[in-house]
Amino acid sequence: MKRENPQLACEKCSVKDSTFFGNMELSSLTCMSENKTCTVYKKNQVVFHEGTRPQGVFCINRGRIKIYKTGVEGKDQIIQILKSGDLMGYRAMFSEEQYPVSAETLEETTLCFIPKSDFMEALSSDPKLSKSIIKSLSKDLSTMADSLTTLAQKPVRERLAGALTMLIDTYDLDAIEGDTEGINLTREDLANIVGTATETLIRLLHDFKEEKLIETQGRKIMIKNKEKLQRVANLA
Amino acid sequence: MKRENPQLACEKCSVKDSTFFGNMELSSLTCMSENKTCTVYKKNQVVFHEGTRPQGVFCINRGRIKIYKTGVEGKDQIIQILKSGDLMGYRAMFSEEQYPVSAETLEETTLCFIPKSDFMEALSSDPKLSKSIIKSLSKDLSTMADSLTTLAQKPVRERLAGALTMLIDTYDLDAIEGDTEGINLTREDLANIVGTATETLIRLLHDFKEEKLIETQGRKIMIKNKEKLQRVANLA
DNA sequence: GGCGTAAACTGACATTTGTCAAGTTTTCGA
DNA sequence: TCGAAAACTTGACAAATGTCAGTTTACGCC
Repeated sequence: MKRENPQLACEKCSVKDSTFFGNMELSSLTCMSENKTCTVYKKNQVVFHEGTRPQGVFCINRGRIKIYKTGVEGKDQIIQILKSGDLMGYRAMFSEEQYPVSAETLEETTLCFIPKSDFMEALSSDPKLSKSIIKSLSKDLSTMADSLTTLAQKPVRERLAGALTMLIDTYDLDAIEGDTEGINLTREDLANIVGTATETLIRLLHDFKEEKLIETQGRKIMIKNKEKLQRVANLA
Repeated sequence: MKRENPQLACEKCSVKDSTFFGNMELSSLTCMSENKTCTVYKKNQVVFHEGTRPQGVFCINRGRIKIYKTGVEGKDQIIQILKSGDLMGYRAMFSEEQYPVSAETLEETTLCFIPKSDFMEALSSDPKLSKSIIKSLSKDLSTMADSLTTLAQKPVRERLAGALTMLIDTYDLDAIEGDTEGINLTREDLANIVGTATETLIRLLHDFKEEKLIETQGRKIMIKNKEKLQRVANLA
């Protein structure tokens, strides 16, 4: 039974406060809501491909998405994992170029697609939205400078520890003892976040298990000692 | 004899067309020009330190600047090299956080400092400026996704070849036979761009010399075969 | 619940890159 | 122009990580 696409109103969105639109004027918000399209994507479905032209932006209502770039040998480098409340695809729209990355669902995901013209209209009518977006883009650049430095200078072990601590937030984990929720990512995806070979990644996960930093159930990774992970990661 | 700081008017700036301000209304431009400060920095002078608070933005009138982040072991990762016409420091200002990076002159450099309030005023009075900045930030994020993927996936040799082709533009080189202008960077800086050890970098430069891709005179690197360098770099 | 395929895992070995130490050359400031 | 310091260079060896091949486990579908 294929899941029906929902009709979600922005004003009533349960994750609205996590989005750029949280402080938007109600009239602008309902206006933008009227022309959007809500779609349920299955797990491992590509939302957009690197090299295609953006026609609008996507707001994530539910689920998680990997943003990745495919290198010359066909291997993927995961740049970011987005979750509910995040806006996706707006950068390529602003730079008036093709998507420099691809986007693929990591689990079943509901996306609201806002056509370019409606989004630009909202941007013009609400100067606070512009400001939020500039601020967010600037923070993203700061984060990426961090990522670049980490990749250039830290060994794989430290990078994996750092990635796991980051994923605590992405998966909304409490990291409290007994918490059975976990990070559900293939080892290949995790290796593509860290920037290493899958086998190397697996070996280090084994080490972390031996050291009681994590536990696994099937593919799921449970964080057992967040503080120590952060120390291993050499986070300031 | 210490060099005097010049008084440069934005309306008459020789690199104005390379800046964000090239299409700005003359009245806004002169207004902004009135409250700025022009300063000559010597080679190897730090303009701002990572962790400090921005009070405005810098526009590069002349010279080159390395933007770098210092890792946990004290080694620098050069994120970007900026040249005349580039604007510097605006991202931290927008994100309302401390500079996530440091900036240091690579040669004698003239900078125009525009106080935050004047810059924000200009931004408010010229919506095209906002748009240019959003566009530029978005392109920068695309470039950084590239850099991240390159660092994760390409071997050092390819990365060096890519860095050298990028520096052709930064140093305004023609790459025409007989051109005696060159890239004047320490081997340590070049290694910090590529993300490798200085010795590894030097060995590869030696290889490139043997292969007639480059020539050196003292520290200066002359590009001899740009097309082949691009092929070595596996650039699309 | 069973099956098949993909993903996860492991061991052995190869390759790439880094570290260390010492010597040579270039740069820069007085 | 000179001298000292910084930068460049080279060789030897170590460490980190990747590749390859085979085995085991997990997941998704019927």
